[in-house]
Amino acid sequence: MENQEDILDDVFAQFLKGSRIFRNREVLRHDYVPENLPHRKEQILRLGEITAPALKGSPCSNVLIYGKTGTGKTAVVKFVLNKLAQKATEIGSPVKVCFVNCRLAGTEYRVLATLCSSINVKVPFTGLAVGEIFDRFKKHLESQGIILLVALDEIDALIKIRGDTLLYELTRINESLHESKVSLIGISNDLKFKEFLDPRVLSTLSEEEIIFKPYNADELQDILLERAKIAFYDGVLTNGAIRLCAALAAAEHGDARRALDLLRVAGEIAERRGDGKITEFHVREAQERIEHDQVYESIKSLPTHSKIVLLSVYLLNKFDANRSVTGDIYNLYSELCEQLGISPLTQRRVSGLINELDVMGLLNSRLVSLGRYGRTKKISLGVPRKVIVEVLSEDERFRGIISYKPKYLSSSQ
DNA sequence: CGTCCACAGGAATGACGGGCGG
DNA sequence: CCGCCCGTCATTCCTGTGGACG
Repeated sequence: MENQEDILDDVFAQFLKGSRIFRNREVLRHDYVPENLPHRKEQILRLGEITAPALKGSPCSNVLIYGKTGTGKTAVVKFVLNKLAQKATEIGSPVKVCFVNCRLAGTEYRVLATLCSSINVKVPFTGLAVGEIFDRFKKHLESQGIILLVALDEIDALIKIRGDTLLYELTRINESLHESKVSLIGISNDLKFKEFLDPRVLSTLSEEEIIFKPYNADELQDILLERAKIAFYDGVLTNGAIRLCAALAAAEHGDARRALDLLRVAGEIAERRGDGKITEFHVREAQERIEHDQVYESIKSLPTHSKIVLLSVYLLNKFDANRSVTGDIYNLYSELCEQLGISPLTQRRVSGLINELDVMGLLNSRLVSLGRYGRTKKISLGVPRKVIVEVLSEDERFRGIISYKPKYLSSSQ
């Protein structure tokens, strides 16, 4: 016990002493909006032109913004809206802006509640019908006579879960407003999400469209350099490290978030090791750790039966890799279920689970035909074995069974 | 050249649990 | 607060299929 406290004391002491690596770790978080957004000038200008009419009190076009994660959509929108709001107060223009993350809000109700609070309308956390909230929102909006710019971030998440009714109402709201106007800025990670939308909603919402392309390695490097100046003390970050971060993230959809994560974790690793500089070595370690953590988390959050399926594949690969096909996996899976005192699912369902694990990348499956001997799937692990052992041995139900020797393998053939 | 293996994977239906409207 | 409805997970039943074997 004292031992643990000692360790904790060390951690605190280390922390209080201050870092020799980080000057300001905050700027590497991906929700940080920097003063300067490299390689997004075009998009900033475009959005600026679209929203500028609001300053003169006229409504502006609705905009739909697309792009994969980590392409700077959220940062650009926040940046432009901030500037716009600033300018509006400066010249006394009746513009208000509101930024909502639809996925975090989760429900239509909470999105509307956020909109209400942005125009200083108090609504209860819960208890009112969605329609009621909407009416209040409309009433107060009308009485204030303003131009409201609403940014709906991760709008695809809301549509997929809740449907497009809220969006439909919002796109039509201007028809019943005279003194005020609402303009929408939709932000989506998913390029295909248009298909989920009612065509009427789509045409109203996408009067303008802005597309954000992934960053290439050079652009990522500029972004990293910009932040690194603030984040790290001078001379801490080597050129090689920054170049590697950019290259690795560029290979992965040009995701700036990934690049920033790599840089931050690399810094943390260097710090913990007591190294004075961040090098390629630390970046590679960081890459490994981020990947490991992602795999670890995805396995850990798996439902029990999927874990058992995964364990079956693991064991089968260990003992007899060329029998790692659906039928054998199902037999072993059933055997493990019996050992665990759990009733097994049907083969149909397990086949579905295998597919789910396949798309998650935890398994690799390949359809093979053995002619006279049927058609099946060859299945192998998509992740290091040690991660599976690591996760499953934390669950005491599985602890005794990880090194289980399958009965039926030794009995048949 | 047809057969038939060992599954794949679609469709319909049922069990369950949680949220929402009245 | 209760009943209803909806989404998710699972089962049942089913049709489809590439190719070695006889």
